[in-house]
Amino acid sequence: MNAMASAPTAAEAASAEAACGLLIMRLARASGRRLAASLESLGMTGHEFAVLHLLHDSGPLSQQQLSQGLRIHPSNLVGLLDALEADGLLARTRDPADRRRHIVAVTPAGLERLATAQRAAIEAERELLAPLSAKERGELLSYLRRMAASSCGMRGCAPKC
Amino acid sequence: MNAMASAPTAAEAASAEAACGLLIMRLARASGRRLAASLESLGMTGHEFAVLHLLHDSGPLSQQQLSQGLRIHPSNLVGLLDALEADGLLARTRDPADRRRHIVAVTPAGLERLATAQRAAIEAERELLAPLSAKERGELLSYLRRMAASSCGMRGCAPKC
DNA sequence: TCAAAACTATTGGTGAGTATAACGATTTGG
DNA sequence: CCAAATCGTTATACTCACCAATAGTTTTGA
Repeated sequence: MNAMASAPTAAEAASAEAACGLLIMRLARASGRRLAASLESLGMTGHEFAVLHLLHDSGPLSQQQLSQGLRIHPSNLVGLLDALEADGLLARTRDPADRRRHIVAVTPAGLERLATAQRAAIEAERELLAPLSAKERGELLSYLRRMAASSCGMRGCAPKC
Repeated sequence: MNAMASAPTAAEAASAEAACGLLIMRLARASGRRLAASLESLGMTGHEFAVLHLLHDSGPLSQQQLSQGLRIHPSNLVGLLDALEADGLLARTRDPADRRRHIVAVTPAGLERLATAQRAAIEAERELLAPLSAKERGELLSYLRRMAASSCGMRGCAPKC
């Protein structure tokens, strides 16, 4: 089937190894669909959920910090925050220390919506993680966290990742 | 900080659990960037690589089979195959049994390019998997495969996934 | 002190990627 | 033989990520 001498072995190895990145990308799309479907009934997008999620974990942040924390381009963040602010889920206030900055903080109403959205997100994730045992889920989470910290973590990422 | 009685516990649980899907989606973007960068020098996109990869694994397929195997919309597959066919990397022939179908098969030139691209993909993936030991990589691959088979596998996916 | 440079958020425009709808060509079933 | 279903194709619209440019603010340096 193949006249080349070196191609077959490389191809076989690649079929086993190089599938990991493609698998992750496929799972991400499937996961994103499910999450979006779960959040749709709440009138919330995945990005909006991620914003509230990070703000709840890290406390009030500037838009720049949000931007690099979520890997969302600053220009896209503007409309995102506009929508959330219009719904009263978060508030933008000028930083008194540096009036160029906006301090973005979740409102009590935003916390309520976040809790509801997190229940929906867990439900969506339950199906994704269904084939794994509790122990395996823990290991998977550990692996993914280490990969994310190394590959696109908050520090030490030489290029723009 | 919080006047609600039920929200805090749900929020804490979600912070631990619901992070998995978001992590996968973030890693997918980082992985996609690296893969695209590695394939760019070959003049190949990630989708084109996935097409050759699947065709090499599964043998000749119809465009519909390719479409649901790769989760690429049929209308988007057309231009993708056009480009690959123009480069002589694959061939479309009418299925004699059903002349509506196109049978898509990789050419020898396509196999060569696939082997080259797979080496590039492995190189791109090396950084992604760097923080994991060999044993952990095997476990991760097993987990991802099972999740993909269950969540967006080739069979038994009730809705359109 | 004051002008120049740097930083923050915002706007508008462009391109890639994805989804929907409609259309010929072909097959299938009544 | 004709209506319905299927496969690939085309055209189109929509979302999202990125780049360049702008206004307001702060910092820097002569």
